[in-house]
Amino acid sequence: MFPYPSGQGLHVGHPEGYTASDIIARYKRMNGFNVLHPIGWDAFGLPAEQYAIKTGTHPRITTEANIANFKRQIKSLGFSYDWDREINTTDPNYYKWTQWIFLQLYKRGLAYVAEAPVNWCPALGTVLANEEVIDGKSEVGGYEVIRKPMRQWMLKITAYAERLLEDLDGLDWPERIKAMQRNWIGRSLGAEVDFALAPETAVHGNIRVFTTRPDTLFGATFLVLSPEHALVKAITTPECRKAVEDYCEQAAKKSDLERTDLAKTKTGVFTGAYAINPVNNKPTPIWIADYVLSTYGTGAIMSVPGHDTRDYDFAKAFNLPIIEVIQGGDLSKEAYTGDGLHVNSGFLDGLNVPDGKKKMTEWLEEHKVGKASINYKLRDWLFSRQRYWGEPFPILWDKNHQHHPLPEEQLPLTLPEVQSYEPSGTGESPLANITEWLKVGDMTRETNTMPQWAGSCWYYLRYIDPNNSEAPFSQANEKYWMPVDFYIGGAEHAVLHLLYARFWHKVLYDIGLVHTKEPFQKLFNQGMILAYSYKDQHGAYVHVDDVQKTENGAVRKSTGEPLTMQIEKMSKSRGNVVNPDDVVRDYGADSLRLYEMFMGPLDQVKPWDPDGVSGVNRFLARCWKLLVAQNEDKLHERVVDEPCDAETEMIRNVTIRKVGEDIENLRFNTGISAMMVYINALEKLPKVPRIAAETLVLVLSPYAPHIAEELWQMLGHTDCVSLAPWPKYDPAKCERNTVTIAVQVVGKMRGTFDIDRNAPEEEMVAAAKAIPAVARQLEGKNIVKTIIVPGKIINFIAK
RNA sequence: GCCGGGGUGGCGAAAUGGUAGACGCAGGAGACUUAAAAUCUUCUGUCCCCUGUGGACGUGCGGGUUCAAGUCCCGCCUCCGGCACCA
Repeated sequence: MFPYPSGQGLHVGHPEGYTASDIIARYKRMNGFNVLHPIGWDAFGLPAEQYAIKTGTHPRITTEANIANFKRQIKSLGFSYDWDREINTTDPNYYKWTQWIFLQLYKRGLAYVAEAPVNWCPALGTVLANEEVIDGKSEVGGYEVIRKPMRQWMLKITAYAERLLEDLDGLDWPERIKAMQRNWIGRSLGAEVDFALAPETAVHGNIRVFTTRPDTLFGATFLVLSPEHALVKAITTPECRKAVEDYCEQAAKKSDLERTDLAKTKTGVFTGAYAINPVNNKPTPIWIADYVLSTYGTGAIMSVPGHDTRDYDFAKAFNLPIIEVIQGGDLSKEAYTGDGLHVNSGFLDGLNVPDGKKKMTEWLEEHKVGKASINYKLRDWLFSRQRYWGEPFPILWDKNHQHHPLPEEQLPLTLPEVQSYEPSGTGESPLANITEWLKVGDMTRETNTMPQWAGSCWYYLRYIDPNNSEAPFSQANEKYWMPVDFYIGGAEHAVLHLLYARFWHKVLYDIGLVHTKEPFQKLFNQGMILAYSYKDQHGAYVHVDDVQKTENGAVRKSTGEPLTMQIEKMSKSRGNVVNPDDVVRDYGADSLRLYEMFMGPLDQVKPWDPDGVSGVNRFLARCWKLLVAQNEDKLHERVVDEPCDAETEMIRNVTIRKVGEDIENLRFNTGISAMMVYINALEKLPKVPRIAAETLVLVLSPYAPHIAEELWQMLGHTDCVSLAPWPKYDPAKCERNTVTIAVQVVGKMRGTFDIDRNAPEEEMVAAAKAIPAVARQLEGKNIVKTIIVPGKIINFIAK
């Protein structure tokens, strides 16, 4: 576990994953495993910094207070964390190694400086992180955000694109997370094609395009360059210069949002220049349009309006020719992107799309005008932030603007104290104003800091050796503990954190510091917990504390006004936040834990039901009342040292098996219901055999450790139930001697009967026919066939 | 549009192709109580009748496979999440 310690404290969504992992940890310990179940703090980040800007409080102070509050809450829930391994990304002893890992990337050429467009907010005078930009506006204040190129540190994650994609296959992760990562990496197989500039062009050379449809080359009726393409200026003819310059200027001003999400109508201008289609030597006009992205492929495309919807829209808008090269569609209406036979395509005519792609790629390579090529949507990782509350880069700049790594023995490079947390105003971080920190001889320190993802990229490795001052972690510990066997977290980290961490892990693998290609073998996402919210007639939210449920639905407590109810995300503004502190106060930590698990399947989104907590609380109370004498602090006299009767022994064995299997398979909700079934049976007994009682306490203990420890002591034990071994079951005892057989006539249920599980078939058939309802259905009919499934069902096929 | 995951009582849900609705919530009836809360017992998918050891229907919709389908196959509808001018 590695939460961000926010000022809001825990909400009931946090303990869902925490409880699940704690149950597994406790269960595995009881089964003799050495379990590493750690917790630490991902404590750099924006909220503390924003608070610092507003109030002048050092982010360290805020962070420490928030961590203290989180710890208090987490400890109140009884999670069996190894607190000796607690780590904190803002601790110099930790970020020393974050900086050290950065230097390893730097040394391998995986960190570089580039002029990259960033989110510049003129109103705030600062650069914003992507997550601070909502729908093209700053999260704070709602000011306009534009794209502005600035000097940035980049990490070359694209060098690992193929491996990041390939190695997903071997992971036990939810399919949707793998799908999201595959989608994000976005591998496309296609070809690069060179179009030579026409002889009359001002410059000579090629325009290289990337296409996934080389087979449609005969249908390419124009080329489109992105406004940022390097050749735009050089090839534009004098007549077109003004229009092109205007267009490029406009495009530069637009935010990404305006260029993509909002602008579905195509815009563009003609450059006046032509290129030669290598396959048929036809002069092809070159256009500029901002629907072509400079950051993907070669920043230039061949446009095949007949068989690409975007090109079709563009051709229609500017009245450019559309040629059919694949049969099957109606080009007067729309582009045809499906499969079909090639036409108007010379040597490809008659081939289908896959064969056409192959043949054209071969032709391009043979004639040296193109080659097969793979492209990825994945971009390099913009790794710097112009902020205070992050890891400083261990980098020095010399007078010639060359960067140099800080020697490793000088790590950690700690954050200096600053007077103000405000951005410097130039787009640089507040560190730029701390002259005594900034100047090192005639060198200058890098003033950017690392993004929050940096510290969380490798925390799981620090857990295995949290106090090591010689290395990020020891090799022996890495061999012993890695990889992470089970990682539970929210789906919001599906791509960013989980992709970045996989990237760093692979770099560490290449360096030889870790022995597995992947950090997290098994991943599971808990579903979000939602809650009922209430609105009045005007649509205004009414806080749940002011809501009363009546026969006619929810009403406002104070006025009786009827309210509408809906299930939504918990938030302060909706007045539907459930605070775990309140649940612990009213019902205790065990009830909270149990209810979190009982609500439904762990991976499902589900609403919090306040009445549901009282349900599991009742269950725990019944466990207590079964074993403990009323108003006395001792074992109830109905608990006796006697063996179980056959029925009790059967259900006891079934319960051990079911609860254990359900923990292994993360089906905590059905495991709890198995315990409920078990106690329902025990409550009916006049005497409770001690072994039956102990079994109950043992299987309950991973879920509800507090009450289980108390009951364990009542049962006379002096050691902890948490240290007791998980009970064993006998598969032979999990079956009854008599079984209930269902009887169907022509597939319809007509009754049941009980019989010895080993009874001969004739006896079963006779018993089945003896059921009055069955006999009635069979009356006057011939039994054509009798299907007997031993121990389960008999089906008479009668006419 | 593309990708991924769902749709079962009033609600949360359960069901290796073999008794649909376990377990819990809410609700009804009863016990205890001066009373209420708490607790305990019991009923509770819908509909029909001759009130039973009864019948019909029922897992988003329409087909199919099978002795038997919530579960498998084909075609739809719909909701949620992600991505989205990536050529």
